[in-house]
Amino acid sequence: MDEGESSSTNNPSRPWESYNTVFTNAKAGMEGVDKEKVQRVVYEMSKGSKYFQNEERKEALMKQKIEHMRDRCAKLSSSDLSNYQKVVDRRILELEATRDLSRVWLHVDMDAFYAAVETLSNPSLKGKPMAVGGLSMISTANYEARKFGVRAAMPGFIARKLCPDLIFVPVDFPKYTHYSDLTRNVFKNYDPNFIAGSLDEAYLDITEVCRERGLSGGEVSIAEELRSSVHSETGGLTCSAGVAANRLLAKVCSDINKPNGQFVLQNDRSTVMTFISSLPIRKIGGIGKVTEHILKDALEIKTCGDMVLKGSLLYALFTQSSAGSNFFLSVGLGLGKTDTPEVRSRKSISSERTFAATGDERLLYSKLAEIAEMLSHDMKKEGLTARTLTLKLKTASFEIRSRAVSLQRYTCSSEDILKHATKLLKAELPVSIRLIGLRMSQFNEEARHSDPSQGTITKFIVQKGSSRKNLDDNDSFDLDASKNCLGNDEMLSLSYASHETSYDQLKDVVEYEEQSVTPEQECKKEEERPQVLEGDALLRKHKESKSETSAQNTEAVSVFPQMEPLLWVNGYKCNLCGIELPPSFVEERQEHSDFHLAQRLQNEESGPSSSTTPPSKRRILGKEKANSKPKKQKPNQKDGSKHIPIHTFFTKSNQNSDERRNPEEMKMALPPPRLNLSPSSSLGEPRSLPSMSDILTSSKARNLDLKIQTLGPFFRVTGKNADTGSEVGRAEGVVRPWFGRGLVLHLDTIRLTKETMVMDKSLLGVGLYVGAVAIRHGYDCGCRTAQLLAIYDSDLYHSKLVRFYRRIGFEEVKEVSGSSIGDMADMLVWGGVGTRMDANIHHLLVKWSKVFLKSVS
DNA sequence: GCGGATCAC
DNA sequence: TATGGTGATCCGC
Repeated sequence: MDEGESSSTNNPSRPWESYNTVFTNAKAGMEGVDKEKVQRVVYEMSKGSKYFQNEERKEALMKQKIEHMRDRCAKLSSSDLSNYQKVVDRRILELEATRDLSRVWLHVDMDAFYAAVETLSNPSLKGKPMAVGGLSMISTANYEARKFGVRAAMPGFIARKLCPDLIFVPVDFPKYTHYSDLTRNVFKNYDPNFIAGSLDEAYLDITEVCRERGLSGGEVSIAEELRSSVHSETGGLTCSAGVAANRLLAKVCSDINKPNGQFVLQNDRSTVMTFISSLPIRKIGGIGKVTEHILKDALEIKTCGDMVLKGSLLYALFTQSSAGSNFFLSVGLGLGKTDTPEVRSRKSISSERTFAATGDERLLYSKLAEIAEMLSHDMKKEGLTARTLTLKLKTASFEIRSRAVSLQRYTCSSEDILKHATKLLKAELPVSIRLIGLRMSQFNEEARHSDPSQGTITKFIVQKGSSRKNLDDNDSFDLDASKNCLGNDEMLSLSYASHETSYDQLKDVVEYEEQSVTPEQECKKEEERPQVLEGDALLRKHKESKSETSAQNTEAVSVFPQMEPLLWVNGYKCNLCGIELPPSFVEERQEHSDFHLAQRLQNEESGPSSSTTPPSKRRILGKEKANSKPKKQKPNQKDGSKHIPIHTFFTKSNQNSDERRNPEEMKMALPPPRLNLSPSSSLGEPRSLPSMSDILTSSKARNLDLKIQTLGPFFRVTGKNADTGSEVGRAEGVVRPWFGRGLVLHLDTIRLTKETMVMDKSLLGVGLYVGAVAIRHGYDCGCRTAQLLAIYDSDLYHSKLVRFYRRIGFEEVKEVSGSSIGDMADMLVWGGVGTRMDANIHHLLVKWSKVFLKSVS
């Protein structure tokens, strides 16, 4: 068939050749296209863009996958393979026994459907290159446009470059649905139970029709008749058809003589086997770009026949489940589904939108609200209620993230959806985002009505219920989060109580709030775990639950909290004024929080929420709440804790509470507060040094979740993979005076997990980030020098370690070998031998500034 | 149950 | 200047 795309021949003078897009694989209408030109244009228009960079990232991941597969492949012994071959042989027999050549399936696929419909309703478009879609994305292109290389899923601005005369027509789904219905009316005549794949394609079991028409060869005329009927019923739309013994083959066949053509594959085993064995794997539905590459580049499987020939490899390397070796093997044998179409009900419903990337939280919340509204609307229309909510985000760098919660109750209300979605989103901020999506799954099957067009009693009830609820919303029943943080939230508390992961994520984000709790935060916290309500909070709840029934709720609903709570962004930066205060500056933070509170109170003397408690009281309340969870022993002020290993300090969740601190150590280690502490991110200090926020923000972009915890002079930096949550690196140390040099940052060896060590590149990355947080912390504490000991275990590892630290800016000071008296002191301090390395903290930050500042801008 | 990936249209 | 929306499934935790 078609030649394989030049598989990653990296020719530096022709860089576009390695940018593999989906736009050049052979599709109908692409014959005679100057593929190299297309490739070059696409590359030129794309290179350097965020999208492009993401494609490169994905490409690298794929390569890695392929390498991994190759490695595993190379490790297989011949006896392994011959064992697997026995399994495969048996499996082939089993599969062969299921072969069913008694059915006749027809797959029909409309030609350039949207474009054809548009041409039908506007004949002046006939013969001209045209695409349905916009400058950002094309849904379908007609065949005139395809001659230029314009294709579905290609961004419009690239298409226009390829074909300057291209006419763009906006999508019009109602119109396509109308024409789709016309085609389906035809399909019904041949198979009343046909399976509609999408608006423009369907599978028909035409076995009975064939039988009625008698004899063989009937398929050809049936397909012709059907296509001609579609043509006349729709007023001129053409389609292509494939006929074969099963759906998988029929689908492949319909593509063979596209457009306006058909292909019939005889229903006998040898014809099928001949056909399938030379078929490129990519033609099979379910085998996409990635699978194709893995099979081709790692296992040299190019055709479906190869899947059988290399069956033992596939069985050794893939899981035996449906998507794995079993699937491949059955494909290789030309098997496919022949059964009667089971009516599959949907399993999820979703809504998502792309917009200009932004990090503006208000904007993001308002987008979120719109999407929640759309989703809720769709659910009500379909009569669905569900209990799992998934938030989908696409970052400005095109990374896709999803976060889910399962609720205790089924819902379809936009308020419920938004409330939980807001929490999920909040936990991700700050981040720059270009797409937000919401999906609901885990439907309430009992409430689901079987036929949407019918309208059953359950549907009626659900819709009634939901619409009545909408009315209620405007009166009193369902309070919006912005109006009343307490809301009606039993479900919420249960939900988060039973899903610790979600709760933990939330908790992490507000980790350092607990020292300085504003009324809004109390409110927020109550929302997270209302079960710990006590004292004032309980009173407030009582009061507000009463007012729920009053008519105070007449304003338009809004998702925004009326006042921004005081948050330490990244645990470090005040979200109100941008000043950075390390978590260890407990009193300063309290003061700072009080300052904002006072300011706020001044600004709104007449405000309704003046039920604020005095600062001292708030502080106590905050602590009680904080402590009530781990249920640990209370203050016990100075318990003479002389020698507690550093690790034990970090196992508690509230290291920052005053009670746990050793006041003496604090005094010793902490410098006097520098209140001009790096307003670097706002004004003041020249923008030469990366602030803590710069570092943390930059690390987020690299999918790294960094945290710093402090306990008096001790600190710990942890780096987690933001996706998996697994720890990839950490650094611990202490800020201490050092023989006449003032304060130094004493860094224990930075530790990286094995997982991280595997990839040398990211080793530097993760190590750098973890180190940078520690260094910046030292800077904030007034240290001028950072010092560490590259521990000596083995030659190889030690030299690697020294090289690593040198690369990030440390210099060797001396070898601590235990051979001198001076070494003894060091050995006592560090507990081992190795290479002492120092760095000037300011120099380090200057040196690193490019790394951390560029990704922010 | 959750999150990332892959796939199809 | 600029690369979609909806739904499904699978794998590995």
